[in-house]
Amino acid sequence: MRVSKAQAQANREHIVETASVVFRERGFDGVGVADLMAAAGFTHGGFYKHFGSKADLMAEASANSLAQSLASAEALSVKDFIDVYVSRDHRDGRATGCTMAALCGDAARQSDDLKSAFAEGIERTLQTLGEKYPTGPDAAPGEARVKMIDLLARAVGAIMLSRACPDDSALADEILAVCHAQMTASLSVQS
Amino acid sequence: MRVSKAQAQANREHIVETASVVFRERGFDGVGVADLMAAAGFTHGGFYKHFGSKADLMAEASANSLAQSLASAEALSVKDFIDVYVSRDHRDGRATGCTMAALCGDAARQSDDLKSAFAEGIERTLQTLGEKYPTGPDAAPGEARVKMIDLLARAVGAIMLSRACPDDSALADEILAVCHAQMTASLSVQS
DNA sequence: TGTACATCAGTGAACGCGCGTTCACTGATGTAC
DNA sequence: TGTACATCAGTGAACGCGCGTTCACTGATGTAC
Repeated sequence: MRVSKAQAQANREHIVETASVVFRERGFDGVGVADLMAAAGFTHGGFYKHFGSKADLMAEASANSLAQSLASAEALSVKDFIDVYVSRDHRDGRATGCTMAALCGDAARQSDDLKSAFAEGIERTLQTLGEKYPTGPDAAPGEARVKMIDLLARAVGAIMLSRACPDDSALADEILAVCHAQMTASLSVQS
Repeated sequence: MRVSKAQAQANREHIVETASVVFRERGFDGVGVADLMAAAGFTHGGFYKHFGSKADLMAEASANSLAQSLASAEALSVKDFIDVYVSRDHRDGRATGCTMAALCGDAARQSDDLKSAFAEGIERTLQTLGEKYPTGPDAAPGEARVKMIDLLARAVGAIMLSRACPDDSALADEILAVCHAQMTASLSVQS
């Protein structure tokens, strides 16, 4: 049952897309190659026609979803980014949310290949949002980047701590509400 | 080869202790029951004389290491906490570092039992360090807690993002340095 | 205090199962003439 | 354009392996008399 080159390429992209969602939902170790292929609508045997190993797909799926999140962040102001990111919807929507928040704990234990994908995702996020960071007129050069690094760490930390609490826990919501307020407030304080 | 009650209890504690280190190093899914028991100096068969399941040990080991980190934080000022926490030593010493930073990504996908251990660890950390947070003389009640929640999210986020970057990456060090400076600076700004 | 027996922490073989990966096979697609 | 053949994406059985868990067994500890 050979398939056209265009179809094969589309299928490959569909597998990467599916993997980027399922990995975020269940973690790299929480999904098998067979699960992944079934979720994409295929049988597991064809996997190695597209990828050298599961680890290769992990890196590619991460790069894919990091790039995707970045694309959606491009349309946002820093304030809007905070609203979207530090929210209950984002916390509860791991599968379609930020890859950093969903997988950076796992990434820390993976190959440098995978970590490079994360570093690039982080760097691009810093650049994209850093350009829009509202610094004062007499801000030092690099001020926006510094503020943006701090902001990203706060955002990722807030989501991850909130997700580590039991569902419907008051603490989980408190963390989000407090961090959202503090981050928003820090935006209007120019240094 | 029965062993005295006191010895059995000591052995159990040793297994929990070992597990809390190895889980932080390799993640919950990265270590098997047999590995764990071998690391503690036993064979795997005896595991179920002490624990109902691997998941039970995961929760107990997490609670144990969270309590331990808390104990060492009790001696620190908030400024010292930032120095110790947001550091390269901490980033590179996952096995003996903060359990939140090492495992909160994994915890998000586990049972509410495990998450409860994390929520309690977070709550106690907030209380212990919150009491020492240097707010101004006319600070609103609850101000210290709010600041401490934000500070903890920043600290955890900074370590986790830094760990997700390749070893010896400039970005990994930049994230730590920037967040350390920003957090320290925010300590001296009273609201 | 000494003896006889029950308990149970720890051992190591074994269990079924799911994992990542390989492979012979199929048949539509792509290519050479 | 039509025919013959090579290619290769996708299938599904099979591989060895390590996982969490169970179990019969051992022998020192704990207990009853």
